[in-house]
Amino acid sequence: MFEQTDSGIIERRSLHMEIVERIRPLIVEGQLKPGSKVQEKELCNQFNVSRTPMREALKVLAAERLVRLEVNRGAWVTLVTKDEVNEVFPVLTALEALSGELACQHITEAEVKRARRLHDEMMQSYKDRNLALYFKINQEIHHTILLAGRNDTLTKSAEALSARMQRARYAANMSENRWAQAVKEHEKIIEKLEARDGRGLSDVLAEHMRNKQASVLHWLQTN
Amino acid sequence: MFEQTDSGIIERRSLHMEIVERIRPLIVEGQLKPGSKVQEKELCNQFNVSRTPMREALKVLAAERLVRLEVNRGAWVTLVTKDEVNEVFPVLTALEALSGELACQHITEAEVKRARRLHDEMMQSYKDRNLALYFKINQEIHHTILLAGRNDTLTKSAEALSARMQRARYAANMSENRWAQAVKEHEKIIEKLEARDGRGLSDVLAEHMRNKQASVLHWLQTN
DNA sequence: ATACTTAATTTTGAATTCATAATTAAGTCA
DNA sequence: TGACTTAATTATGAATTCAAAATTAAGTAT
Repeated sequence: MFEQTDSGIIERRSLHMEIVERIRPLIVEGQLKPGSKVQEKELCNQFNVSRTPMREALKVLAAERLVRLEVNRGAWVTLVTKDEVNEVFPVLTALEALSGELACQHITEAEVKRARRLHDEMMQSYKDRNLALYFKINQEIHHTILLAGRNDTLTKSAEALSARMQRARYAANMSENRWAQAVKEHEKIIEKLEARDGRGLSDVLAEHMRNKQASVLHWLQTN
Repeated sequence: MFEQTDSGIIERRSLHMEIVERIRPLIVEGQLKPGSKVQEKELCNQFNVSRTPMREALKVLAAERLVRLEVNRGAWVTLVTKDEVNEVFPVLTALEALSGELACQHITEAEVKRARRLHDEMMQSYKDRNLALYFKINQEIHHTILLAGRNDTLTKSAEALSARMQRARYAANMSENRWAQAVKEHEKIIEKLEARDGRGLSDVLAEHMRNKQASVLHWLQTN
């Protein structure tokens, strides 16, 4: 029940936040399907908590737009719609671009090396055609760049929006062409990062996100 | 208890969201002071609700970072610190810049006219040295530009961050120089908007936000 | 069968209750 | 007086309860 935060302060965690952090991945990773009803009682039994903290958690998840609450009708996992993709991606693109700028200002040599190592691992998973692993490492790279920006508000904002988009499990259907393109973009990303070229990284990340948006949209329309 | 949303759908509102929307302005407008304890019971009496929806509301406000929850110790109105200003403003700047781009793509003639009218009213309040009114209209202008961007995610994200910064009631102490500078910036903002110059508006808004950041920081250090 | 009522069941929203932690007040001793 | 204990009070977290709404099931008529 205790945890060390970045700042070294020991903080006890409340039950509702524990629940938020256990349900969130269920939604993001698709165990709770977009559009499906969130069975309050069932989740209470599953997590062995009463309805009070569960309902508090659902309210927080609703604020994050991962679930939608309807009065007297309960909670539903939100859908990823075309309109939502076209709304969220431009914002996420702006935030990723900013993270590129900031990362180049603050990143340490050790962090660059870590990013390079992740990048190389990702390239291996590409050669192995291991899409699931590719996507996992991909996210770690983006997370590393966000962290290097030394701006917690930015990291949290970007990852909240990213979580909303991840529910579109389009990865499983990414075309061979798009995958090859994304890999090329990532080659440029790591290159600009190693050169500490803030503006360059920002531009490449923005382009990368715009292509990702198009890819997700295409996937949505064929599913 | 019923309300029309943009989409025309009638939705009943839950008690906890009613409370969120009544407490939020109390925090943003400073009736609940930064750093002060949120007296749960007192607010329950004031709003005549039980602790359950009140506590749900506080959890949502904590997700928005307007209050901070400490386990077994309750809720506090968050402080506006130097570090927080330096974190939030760069993100808000990126979002405002994006809203400038998008606004110029989507704004209608009627909306431009409304923005111009607000601008002229704001200039009058400047001449009248009516700082409170100036700030109120100022916000309406920024809100108008955000709305014109036709991106609800962007509007909500930007206004959530803006709310966090507004708690620094620095307006009351804005220097005469900064005020004059801000007015000049706003002349350019309306000019670029009327010209539908997306890139230009984006740049001016970003510059405006950077100056605002400096101004808020200066105020923080002298208070 | 299908649409329409009405009753039973389940789910939800919110108040209340209860155990525990934190805070305050009162007492004790140097 | 002032630091330290201990007891009383208050506030908090979470489970439970209860009323109302929604859903499902059952029955009725066409």
